[in-house]
Amino acid sequence: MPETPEPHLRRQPQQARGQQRIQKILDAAEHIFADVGYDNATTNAIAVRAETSIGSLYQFFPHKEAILKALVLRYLEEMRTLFDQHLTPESLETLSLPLFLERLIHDIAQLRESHRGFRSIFFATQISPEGIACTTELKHEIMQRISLLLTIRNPALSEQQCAICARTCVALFQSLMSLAMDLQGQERTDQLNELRRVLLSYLQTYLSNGIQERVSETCSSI
Amino acid sequence: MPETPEPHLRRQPQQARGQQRIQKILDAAEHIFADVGYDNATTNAIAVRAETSIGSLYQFFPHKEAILKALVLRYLEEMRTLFDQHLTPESLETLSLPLFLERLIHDIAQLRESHRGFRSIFFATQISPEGIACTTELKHEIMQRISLLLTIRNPALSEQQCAICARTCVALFQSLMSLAMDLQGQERTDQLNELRRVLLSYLQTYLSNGIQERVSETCSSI
Amino acid sequence: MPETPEPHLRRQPQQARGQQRIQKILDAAEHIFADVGYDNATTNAIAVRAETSIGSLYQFFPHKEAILKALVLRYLEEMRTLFDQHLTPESLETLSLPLFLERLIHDIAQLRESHRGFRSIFFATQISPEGIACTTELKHEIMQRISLLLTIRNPALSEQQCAICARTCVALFQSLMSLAMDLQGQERTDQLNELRRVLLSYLQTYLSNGIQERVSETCSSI
Amino acid sequence: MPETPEPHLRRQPQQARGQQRIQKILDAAEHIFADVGYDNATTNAIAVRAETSIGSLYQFFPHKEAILKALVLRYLEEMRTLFDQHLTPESLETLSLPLFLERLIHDIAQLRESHRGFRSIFFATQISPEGIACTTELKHEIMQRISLLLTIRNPALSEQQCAICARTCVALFQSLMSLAMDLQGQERTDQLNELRRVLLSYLQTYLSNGIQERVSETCSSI
DNA sequence: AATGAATGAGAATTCATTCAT
DNA sequence: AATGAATGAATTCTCATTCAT
Repeated sequence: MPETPEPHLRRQPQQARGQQRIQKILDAAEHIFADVGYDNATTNAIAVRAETSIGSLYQFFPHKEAILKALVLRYLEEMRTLFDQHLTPESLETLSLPLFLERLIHDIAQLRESHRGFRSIFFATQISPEGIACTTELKHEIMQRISLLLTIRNPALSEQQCAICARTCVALFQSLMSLAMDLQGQERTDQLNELRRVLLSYLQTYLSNGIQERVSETCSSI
Repeated sequence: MPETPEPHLRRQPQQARGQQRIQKILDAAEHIFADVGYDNATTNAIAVRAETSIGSLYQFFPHKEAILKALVLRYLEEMRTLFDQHLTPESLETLSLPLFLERLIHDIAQLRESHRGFRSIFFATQISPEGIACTTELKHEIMQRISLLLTIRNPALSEQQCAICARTCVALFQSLMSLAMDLQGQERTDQLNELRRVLLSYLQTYLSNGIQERVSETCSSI
Repeated sequence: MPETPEPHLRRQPQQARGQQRIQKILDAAEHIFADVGYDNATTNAIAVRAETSIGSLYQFFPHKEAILKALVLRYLEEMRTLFDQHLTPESLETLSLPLFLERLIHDIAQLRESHRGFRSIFFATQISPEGIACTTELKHEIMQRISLLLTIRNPALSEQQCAICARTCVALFQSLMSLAMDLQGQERTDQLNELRRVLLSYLQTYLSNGIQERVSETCSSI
Repeated sequence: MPETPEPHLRRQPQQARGQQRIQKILDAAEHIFADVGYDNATTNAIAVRAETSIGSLYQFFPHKEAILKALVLRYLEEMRTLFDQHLTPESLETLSLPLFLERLIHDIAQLRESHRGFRSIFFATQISPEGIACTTELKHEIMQRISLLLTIRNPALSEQQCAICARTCVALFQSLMSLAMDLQGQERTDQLNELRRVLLSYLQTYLSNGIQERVSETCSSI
């Protein structure tokens, strides 16, 4: 990824020191955005928390929104890496649906745990269209991969059916994952399990052809 | 509702004119909040859109946040009315699960349509705890009603199971309803149908005891 | 004084009811001015405390400042009455200086007590010149009366000497009276006594001609 | 004084430039407060007069009141310096009472002349309690010093007598000094002389033991 | 490159005063 | 006459961004 010069950065930092500083700024921003929301976060506060001066901050980011964009991008990159691992035709062949979901959910939960508080950032009220573009771009990527998996599992499905199902899966994933990550301990585990239950029962309405894994059983066996 | 004096209003309007003005302000605020987000909305802009002076606005609402609270309250009130109609033991006896969901989804979709853009309001970053309290209060109410319905349908379910299931249903409803309402025409209809499909397949994992309505069939018949 | 139509009143109230209302407004204003200061007092608050509507308030007083003026005038009127009783050549003939001062101080202390909190009103920052005029007018009246008394007691004094002495007496009176009235009980009594001591010792430097009342003795005898 | 970080400043200026700016702001505020009163002074007007932007003003002072406090503090500091010079036991031994008063009055008159218009600042209606605390603190300091001087001169005085006398002296000083400083030229000189006369005659009622400097003579000799 | 002081447009809120009822 | 809703100019204070050092 460092090959493509990031257009939202004012200056591509030549030195490692600059790169570190950018990361520090993004870390600071992530925390502050999470605490008070994008709109209420001040660039000065971000600079202070990043132990830099605003001057330096503005040397890297042309304006506040650019920080948000960079932050989202950094997050999406991690997400993308994760999906690159899981949403592959290979995983379909080697894994049963329940096992596949279990691993996917587990890994995403971990990512979200390490970016706790990121959730609120997506609520940033008025990110410019381009700002949001990358998010939807990733979403579309993911949805296409899911569509593909669906077609492989059940070739009878129309393209449109696949699209709707994929879109629905992503939405389910987002909301129920958020719900779970707001909980702690056993409650969270239970809720993550519920996410799997929802997805399984839902997907089986599309995939079931004769032999059907019994949803309730599988889930209770975790 | 006008019987209970609303404590977050600076002045309870004596005359009908005042009530109308309040509604106009709330309508204006709803639009503007939806357009630019709570934080970026200016009280002046709201006043202008409501065709009043800021002075008048502040005669009714002590501060910006009070407008938001009143808006949420107004919305919740409508929601509550709706749930009062649908989430009753009676509806269980007279309706099959698919039919029950169909009607519920239909009515909520209508409510959301008339409050388009309300969604973004819930993302307002810094609503004071009490502001949000009423939202969660309603949510809990709804969850308890769902729990009750579940127990009636399947007395074997533990209280905890009911609670998790109810919570999950609410989350599903929220996210998939939002997803659908962001779409238009046939796409929206399809997506609403998908919401029903998700809920049906999910709920059946809890309710199915012997005779089970076939999910896929029912849904495709709409 | 009711002969001259008061020019700062918008309307000379015909009926007793109007007069009462004006007094009620002035009473309310006196309290509120004393509490929060002239600038921070709101006309609405005054109207509320006076149990009227702002509309009515503005029927009598063209603007906020007029209330202050009327208030000052009312106070000055009472002061004038008091000085009319005390600062007369007759009192000189019938009273010794210590006794004269004792009575004067006593009566003024009483007046101030009944208008506690009035003091802060004189600190109203920016009363228009005319607003203040009546105050200084009264002051001049008083000073002239004192000058007269001085001349009578000691004809050797030049007019200029009398003027300075009178001016000084008024200032002394004001500041030490305020000092005393901020105290309570015995402390106040002591401080009022000290006011007499100051005035006596000071005046004697002008009046002493041979036989001199011993200041310290007289004072300690109170 | 720059050693102690002033807690009421938002930011302690690092550079000399900042210090200058603060002084300029305080000078501007002193003028404007004197002109229109604290309440009617606008922070914008102060910034304009100080030839800064409001932004800068608020970089140093967290709010309007802080400007007032800083101003009072600056003034009190100068006062304190002055009293440190005069109100010492040494000055008692080397100076006669009239001479002592003459010098004290002269220096204080000079200080007030350079802070003309400061007087009105003390009338600011709503300074927070702490804001006023430093004023009374200084007053108490001064009163204690005067008490000490009184005890030295006349050991027969009770502690309470000294306290009352000191309090009275301070009040006399304040009011008569103000009176004088509102005058010009010869009138001011005369009035300042009158202040000395008042204090001398008053103090002698406490100090006179046998040989007494004749008040009237001394004063007329100035 | 880094710093942080300076800028000023813009936002929330108040309150004297008017005027329709 | 009385009421109190309506008005909007004016005020305090914030914060993104620039720029001199």
